[in-house]
This record gives sequence, C-alpha cells and structure tokens, in this order.
Amino acid sequence: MVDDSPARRILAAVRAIPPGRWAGYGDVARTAGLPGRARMVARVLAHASDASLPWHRVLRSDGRIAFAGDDPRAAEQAARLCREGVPVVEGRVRTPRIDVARASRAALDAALWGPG
DNA sequence: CATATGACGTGGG
DNA sequence: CCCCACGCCATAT
Repeated sequence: MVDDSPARRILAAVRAIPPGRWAGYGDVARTAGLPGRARMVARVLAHASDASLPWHRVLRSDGRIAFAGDDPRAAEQAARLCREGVPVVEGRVRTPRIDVARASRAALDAALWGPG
C-alpha cells in the first residue's frame, strides 16, 4: 500500500512539504500517524540516505533550526531555506508553518488525479 | 540491566 | 526570555 513502515510514512510526509514552506517535527510525526513521536522523525531524518529529501523544511515547532548554532548543518539548513525564499534570522524562521497533513492529502490527490 | 543521549513537544513558573 | 518537568523512544554506553 502507499503506507509501509513508520519510517517510510515519515519520509513521505517530509516530501509532501512544498518548497518555500516548513513544518515541525511533531507535525510530520502526526501526519505519519505517529503522534508524539517527534524524536522518531529526527532519527529517521538523521539516518535518511535519500539526497533529494527536503529535510531542511523540518524545523522545531517554534520555527528554530534544531541544530546548535555552531553546527555546520545549521548553516546548511539555513542556506537551503533562504534559497527557497524562507529567511532565517538568528537560527529561526518567522514565516508560519504549513499544515503538513493537508499538504500530504493534496499530494496524494495530485498523485491520484494527476495534473489533469 | 541501568543511564545517557538525541535534528522534539507541551505546559507551567 | 529563561528555566524546569515530563512525555516520547531507538541507540549507545
């Protein structure tokens, strides 16, 4: 079926976040059917091998980057976000997060119905 | 087996 | 804004 292992559902949820937007770890977990498992999302992303995965669109619930400020990964994430038009100031974004579950459903609809 | 550790979240003081 | 407690759970030590 479309949903397989928890990890797979998490990755699917992350991929559903459109460019220029972001979502929280908890949001992704809920969308993946794993309420309260934000840490699991972090783990999955940490071990993800898919280079095309938009991991940079996942932030803490308050819009801050999860890595420490001196962590090179933080700079990388900020760069990617800025590149998509999401300004990162002091390690945090101001733009409102999106409803991942909604985006996820939209993605499924698009996959089923196609562009037209 | 006991503790500590993470790319976390929420609630309260 | 700060700090703390607790919930969560796979891995690591």
